[in-house]
Amino acid sequence: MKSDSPAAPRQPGSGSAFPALPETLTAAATRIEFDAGERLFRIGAKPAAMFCVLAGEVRLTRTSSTGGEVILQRTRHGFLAEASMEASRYHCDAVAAEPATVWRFPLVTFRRSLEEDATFRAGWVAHLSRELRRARAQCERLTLRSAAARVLHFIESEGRNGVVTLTQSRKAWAAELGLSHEALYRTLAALETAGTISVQGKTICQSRRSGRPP
Amino acid sequence: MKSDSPAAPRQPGSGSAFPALPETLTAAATRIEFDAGERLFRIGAKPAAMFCVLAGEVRLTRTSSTGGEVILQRTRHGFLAEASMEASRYHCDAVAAEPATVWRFPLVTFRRSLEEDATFRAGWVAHLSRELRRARAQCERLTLRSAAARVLHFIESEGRNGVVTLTQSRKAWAAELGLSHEALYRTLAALETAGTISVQGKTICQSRRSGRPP
DNA sequence: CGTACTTTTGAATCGCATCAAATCTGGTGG
DNA sequence: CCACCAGATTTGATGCGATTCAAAAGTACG
Repeated sequence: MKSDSPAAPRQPGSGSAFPALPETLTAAATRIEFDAGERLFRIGAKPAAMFCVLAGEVRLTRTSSTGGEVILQRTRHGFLAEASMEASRYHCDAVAAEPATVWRFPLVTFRRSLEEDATFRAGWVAHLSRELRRARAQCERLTLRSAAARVLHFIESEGRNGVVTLTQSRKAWAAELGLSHEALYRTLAALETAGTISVQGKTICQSRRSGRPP
Repeated sequence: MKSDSPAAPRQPGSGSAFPALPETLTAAATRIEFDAGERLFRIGAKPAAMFCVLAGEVRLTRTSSTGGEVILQRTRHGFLAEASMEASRYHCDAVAAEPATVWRFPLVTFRRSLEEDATFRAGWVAHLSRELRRARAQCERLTLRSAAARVLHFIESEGRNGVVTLTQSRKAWAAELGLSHEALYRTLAALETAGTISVQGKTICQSRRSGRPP
């Protein structure tokens, strides 16, 4: 673990998935590099900071008494364990699944910013609402049986007007859709052949014809 | 649609999945009964209220230009479209999938309560955080391939110390796990035979032996 | 120019969905 | 209290679609 002190804390991708952060908060933030396997926090510990992943992957896990390990959240970009702000103890472990770059915000400062800065507060509520909307849509998508249905659901719920531009590799997209990457490639090929969608690089849009997949 | 005016607005299941609501808000609330198929709001309309489902099922859907309909959220108990508070227009339709009882809170009052009542504000943030945590755990669960793995994940993430008490029928639970009810029944039976879990009515707990399912 | 990763296609297998049907359950009304 | 009904629970048989294992071709990057 290697941490750079405050220095030049540019806002992490403003305008995108992150709420705008007030000066007070960014000034108190620390950028930390975690090696794969390193722990951000441990279950039972008292939350002292809020974390935001910039690169790599951090996982929240819980290990049962019988030894089974369960993944509660995988984060590659954005805040994690937002609920820890309300909790007196962590209810899970956080581990870097691969080398990760993370913003660390002292929880005291974070809480004070929320109380004192109405704009930030609104931004945080908006952030939570947006993430919740996305997660719920994702859940609905994952309950769809067929690969084709999931792809179309993704396009219609995450895209604009039937057009999506992927921000990730297809392999990663397959994982997000809960499919093997082979299944996704085959499904995309089949949908294109059927004329349901058209694929151009990372841009995918659904065509005029064809109502819904069986 | 049949709406009772303010009258005796008990708090919807306080202590459970709902945040505590201030007097000002409950006083302005309306209880509404929707028939199956009735619409709570329409895409493009300006949000004027926040809704909370008490009974029945309300769905948020979006219909694409090519006619495909996509479910973004199904709600049987709790708030829906929390992000509509931030939006100037609805981005989806809300329809009662079956006869539903709903609380309606004027958005103006809701916003003012959030601004003026610090306790309610904290409660709302906590509510959003909790729901987000649950939704994300649900997503992770649904990406698990095998039925057994999903059941165990549910027990370990939603249960207390390896024990869960279901609040719904198994058929409904199966739907939540993204399984057919037959698959769930068979999986439960298999897990019990294997000695991995023990089932007693609506209470399920995992036993000592057996590490993880293959 | 080599290495690591993604993309793509093939073939075999298996788990879950699906269709069917019987039993059990709680709740209703006579 | 019992007959009765709607829904949940359970078990069986079958087929499909996605996973899995394999391997080749394409691509990015140092």
